[in-house]
Amino acid sequence: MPQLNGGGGDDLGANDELISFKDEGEQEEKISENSSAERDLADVKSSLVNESETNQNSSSDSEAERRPPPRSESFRDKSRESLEEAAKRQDGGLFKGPPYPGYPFIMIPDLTGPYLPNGSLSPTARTYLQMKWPLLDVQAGSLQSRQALKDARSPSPAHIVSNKVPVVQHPHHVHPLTPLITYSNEHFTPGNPPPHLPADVDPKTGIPRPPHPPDISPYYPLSPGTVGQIPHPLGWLVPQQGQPVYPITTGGFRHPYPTALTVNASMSSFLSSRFPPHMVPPHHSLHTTGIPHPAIVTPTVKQESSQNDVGSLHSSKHQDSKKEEEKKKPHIKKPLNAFMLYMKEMRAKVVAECTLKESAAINQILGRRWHALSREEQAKYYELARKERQLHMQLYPGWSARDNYVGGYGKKKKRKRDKQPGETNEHSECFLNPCLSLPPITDANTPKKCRALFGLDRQSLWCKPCRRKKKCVRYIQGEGSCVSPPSSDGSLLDSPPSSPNMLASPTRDSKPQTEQTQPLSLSLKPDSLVHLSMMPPPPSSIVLTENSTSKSSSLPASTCQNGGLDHQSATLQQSAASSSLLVQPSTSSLHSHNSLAGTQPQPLSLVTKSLE
DNA sequence: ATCCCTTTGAAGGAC
DNA sequence: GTCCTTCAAAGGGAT
Repeated sequence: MPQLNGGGGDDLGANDELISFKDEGEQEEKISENSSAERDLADVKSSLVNESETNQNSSSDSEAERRPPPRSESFRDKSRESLEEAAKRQDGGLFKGPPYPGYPFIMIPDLTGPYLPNGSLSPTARTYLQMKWPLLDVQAGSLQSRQALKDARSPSPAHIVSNKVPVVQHPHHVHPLTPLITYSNEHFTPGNPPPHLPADVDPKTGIPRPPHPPDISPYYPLSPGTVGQIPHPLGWLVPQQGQPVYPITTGGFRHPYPTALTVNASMSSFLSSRFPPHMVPPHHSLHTTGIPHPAIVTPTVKQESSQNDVGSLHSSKHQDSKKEEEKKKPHIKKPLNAFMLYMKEMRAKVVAECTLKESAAINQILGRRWHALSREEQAKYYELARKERQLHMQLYPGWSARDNYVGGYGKKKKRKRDKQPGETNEHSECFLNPCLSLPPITDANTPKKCRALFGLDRQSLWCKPCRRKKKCVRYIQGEGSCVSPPSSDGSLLDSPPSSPNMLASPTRDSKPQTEQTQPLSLSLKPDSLVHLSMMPPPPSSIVLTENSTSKSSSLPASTCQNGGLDHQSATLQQSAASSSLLVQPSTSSLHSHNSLAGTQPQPLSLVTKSLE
């Protein structure tokens, strides 16, 4: 939540974003250009500051630095390599292009509706509608337009506006955990059922889903009456903005959490059983849609009730039943964070645009996209996430994230925990992601400065200070500095400033990346670090081709419009991740791909070509 | 059937 | 305050 904290923490998220954007290769020149944008974002985030969170200030710097390193310690090289490579390839396809083809995160409220007269969805408007976030919601007083829009989108959305319990929204009791932004994905993703269909169909089950208006989230069901009881966290959507708490009238207003604001009986029982009465949110107007709370996983809910009855009949097993109840406590899931919300929305889109289906690969793409998002765009997700948390907190006052820890519910077993302290790939990890709050690139025992990392014969890869025989920024990255990958001219771009402010440069806000800049994306994520270590001074751009990697050859690189740049990153990252070359960056191993070939069957080859 | 992977962010606990 | 760990979603892949 630091991103949304007020005061000093107001720019926490920005700080985090700073790193992100820095990672994306923002150049310092852009900083000044985007200073205004920063202020805008600051304003936005200031507006996001919630009274309830004012006491939760924390340092954004620490937040950014505390970010745990990627858990990629376990080297299931095979699958991982293919995954990364595939992701990068796909990502390349997604990322490439004039600024970002298929990547229009334009958050313009398309109040007129993105649908073409024939009912089809405008390709460009599609993305807009995906962002039917509350922030972009129809302005107050335009209820009619909303209605019209909604009518155009949903075959039967009237029930929502009519303040009736949206039972029809889940005729098949589809779990409300349907994406928070289900509407966007389900309705606007290429390949979705035609709009004329009465309801979209679950791709898995084939069960028709009730239409979900794009600006409606199925999260946190509360009855309309409950809405009035609980200050809607998204009250800012309500026309009556400006109030500390925006009471949501039960009539006429179609807030973004329509179905969400319906607490069914089962949920009520859950809450009653889970929390003390005083903790259970008011649900006097629970409806009986049977729609469980989206944040509650209720695999055993029905069984619970039935078994509870049985247990009551068998007092001898009362304690056992109690234990069972304990075990069957409703699993209230954590509220989704901003990135999760973003993923939910964009996943289907990415999947549709790529042939990749593996979530891990998709998530990698989404992660990069997330970093590429403008600050305003990210702010929207932060905002929504904050609202989610707020609502979640109101719904489950006694809930704690700890409840979901292993043992709390038992649904998940303890994840494979990271390697033991001694067997970590810290070298690799640190090297691949020096901006993380990890120890210096190397162990304190074996500090690897540029000189040691790349050797004298690759001074072009050295950071500027090193070349100037100054203090190695890479070596001191553990102190907050990060090294910049080589710039297009073969020199290292100016090292990112240590000051977060210097990093607070929106990427594409004012200066969308071009094909020329994108290849040089200064992502400080592993791939780019690999660039740094492996790439010779690139001319203007580098296209990495893969010679004969079985995995890569099997992957449909053609599915990506960009088989080059991100592919390059992908293969490089793959190489880095799969091999221990970078783990122990001996100069010889980092010198050439020939050495790579020694450990790996010629995974890569660099081909430089001019974009012109 | 279960876990892993992969991403970022939030939260909690340990120190 | 910092660091570490877990969980949230997702679904193919591995075990």
